Amino acid sequence: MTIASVIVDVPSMAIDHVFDYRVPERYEDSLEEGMRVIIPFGPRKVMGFVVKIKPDTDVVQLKEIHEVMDYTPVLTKELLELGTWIANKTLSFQITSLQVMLPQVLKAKYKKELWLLAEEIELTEALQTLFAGRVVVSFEEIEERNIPYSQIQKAIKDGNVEVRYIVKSKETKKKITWAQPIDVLQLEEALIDIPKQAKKQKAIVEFFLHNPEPVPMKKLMERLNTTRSTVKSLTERGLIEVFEKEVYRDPYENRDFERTEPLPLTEEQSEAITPIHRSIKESAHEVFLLHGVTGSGKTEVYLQSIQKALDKGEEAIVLVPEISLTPQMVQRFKGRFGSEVAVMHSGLSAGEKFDEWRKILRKEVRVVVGARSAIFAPFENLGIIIIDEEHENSYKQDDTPRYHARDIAIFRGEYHQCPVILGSATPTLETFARAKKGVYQLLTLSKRMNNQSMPEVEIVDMRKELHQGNRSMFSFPLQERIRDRLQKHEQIVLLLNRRGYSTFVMCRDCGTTMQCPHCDISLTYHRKQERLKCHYCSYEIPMPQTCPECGSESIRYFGTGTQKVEESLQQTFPEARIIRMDVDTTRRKGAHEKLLNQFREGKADILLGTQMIAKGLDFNNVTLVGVLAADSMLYIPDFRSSEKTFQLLTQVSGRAGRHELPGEVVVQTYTPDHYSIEMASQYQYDDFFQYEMRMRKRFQYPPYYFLALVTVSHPNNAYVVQVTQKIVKSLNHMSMNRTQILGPTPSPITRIKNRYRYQCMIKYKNEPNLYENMKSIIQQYEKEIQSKDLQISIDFQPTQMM
DNA sequence: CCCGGTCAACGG
DNA sequence: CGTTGACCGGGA
Repeated sequence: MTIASVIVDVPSMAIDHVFDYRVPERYEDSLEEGMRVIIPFGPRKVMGFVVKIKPDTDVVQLKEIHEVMDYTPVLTKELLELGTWIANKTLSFQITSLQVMLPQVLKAKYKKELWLLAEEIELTEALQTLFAGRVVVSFEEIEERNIPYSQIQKAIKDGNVEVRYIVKSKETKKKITWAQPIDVLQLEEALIDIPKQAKKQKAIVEFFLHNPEPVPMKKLMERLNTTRSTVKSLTERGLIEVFEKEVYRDPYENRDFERTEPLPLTEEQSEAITPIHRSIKESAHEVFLLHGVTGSGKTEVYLQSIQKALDKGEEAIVLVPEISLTPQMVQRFKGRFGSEVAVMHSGLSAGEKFDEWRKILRKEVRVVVGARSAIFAPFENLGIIIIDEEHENSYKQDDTPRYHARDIAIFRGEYHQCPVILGSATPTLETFARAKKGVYQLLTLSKRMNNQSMPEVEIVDMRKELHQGNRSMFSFPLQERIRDRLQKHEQIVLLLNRRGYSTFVMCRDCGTTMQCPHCDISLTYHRKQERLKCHYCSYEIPMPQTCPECGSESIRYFGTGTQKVEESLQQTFPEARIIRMDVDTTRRKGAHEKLLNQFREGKADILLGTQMIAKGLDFNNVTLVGVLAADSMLYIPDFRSSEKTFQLLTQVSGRAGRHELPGEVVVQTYTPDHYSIEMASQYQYDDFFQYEMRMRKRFQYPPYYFLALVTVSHPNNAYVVQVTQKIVKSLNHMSMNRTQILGPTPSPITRIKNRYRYQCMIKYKNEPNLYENMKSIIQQYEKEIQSKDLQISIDFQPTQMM
């Protein structure tokens, strides 16, 4: 007998283990581990992943697999193993960990249908009108019509109707229609048979006489200016046949990537690449930290390392923060490796993602460049994994499973015995500390290409500006430089750090601010639509004309959104052409790239934007970078705020003067003496590292301690407090050595979507039992989680304190 | 006695 | 998570 162990698509603690099923004979030869199956589960049918195939089982009451969904496994053995690992490390369900590795379209869809078995007359009146001559109706319709369930129950009992459960996968394949002649010899004869007036038909026949090869319908119709119906009449005559052929949805269709050749390496680059090449050659797993200042040529090191792996017949994964933001990156990889490259990022449609993923599965590509989830590319012969901009927040998934791509990379690197490269100009303290300890091997690129110096940074004290009577957002030194660049026709990048600075609406008479009724947060004013929106839930209302509290008309918006900055910038520099980049102007697909191209082509003088413009952009003509509010990030309640500030300032400074023209940076701040701002302006990464490490040590933060953040949420505040307190108590009872339990405290945002949030923080050094302990604590609340809408989330090594 | 609603148990 | 069946109280 063949038995399959299945992880079932039911996210619940009680179901979070394998269930054994008998494999029907018809599947015995074809079923493999890693395939999706449809299985009976209780009274219904659900999807599941086969994680093990074995000859026997202890389970007595076995059911049979209903259907196998795949012809080839969608998960490799390695990824199945990885799934268990993720589930354990992040305390999430196995099913969730497996799902996260696959493109969204492979997620199962469930449908319930009611089928008529007997004559309609046997049914109650309500059911008769429901079926109305049909044999099957969906339960959605039944619910809409509010038909009492008791009636259906009765009909089921009487054997008049039956419930059927449908499991479907959403994946679709794009197909295009082709046409081809059935027999070329026939065509000659047909030319005579076809009536004279059917000119178009004749044209098609003649076309195929000259080109007997299959041709896409669309092309044929365009070329001969005919329609589908003309072709149809020819197929009816038996002269031509049409057929469907699958094509990949290619997001980079119609785009040429200029082929590039390996560039000669600088001395530093060769030094850095040698140990990487050795690691590839010897198939030895090792983690490298490539610490290279902005513009030092990290990408070329990646490219040539990948080439090495490809030469060995192996594959490569490259993670970039959010690739749609850096078309230049795609360009470089496609340029070097051409059609060997698959690209995966959030800008793609679900179908496009699925197609790129299938190229990997079918081994049609050997390099994948993508955002976080590309780390799960189903390669089986990995030769190198690269994580560019290692310090980026987006590598940590912020809902379950809360994994960090870096950890996954290292797991896979060990599995495949291949190197993992972490690249950054501003590595996280965690990573740099490991490199210093020798856990990772440190490779340094300290010089920019062609030996250019880093741009000069001037710090402007905005308090002084205020004293001098400058109440605008632009300091005098910045204004002066902007004017200078405008005159010289050089370009300017202005960064507005919107975090904590978004526009909120307040009544000037009574001081009321407009808050979201469901979340503990101010509503943000959106100019274009004249509406107020909540950034955490979808709540939105039109901008009120009068204060809802006191009725006053002096209700205004405050704060500094990009829109407002743009206006005042335009006022100050009426002649400047400005491109604004923020969530509003880049929402549309491809809008991001379009705006950047416009800027590159010199169609604007100033690029104004949020964080999204800080990364990886490289413009020849930019000689001035302005940071409008460098310290806005310093005040968010997060122990990493200094590190974040340092990283952002360093990254954005690197945008100026990357080519022949020297660059300059102006940083506006109210806290010019803050070490992260001072040190970033001097490019003193090492000093910053030392200083910040001392702070972390003193306050017992990472990398000296590990963190785990437990967040409890529920609509009832008192209940949340009570549960969090109890959790803290149980944690304390576990008497873990050198471990501190902090809290309960309200979360930084105390309410989201009508749920109150409390948290507690665990700081620990060495706590092998922590995962087990946490699991048993959650288990105690399982009932409440299921029936009372309680949520408990645990984030190990959180990157944000929310 | 029937109906509708709530709730805990269960899933191979 | 979705389903079921047991249990309960209200109304005829």
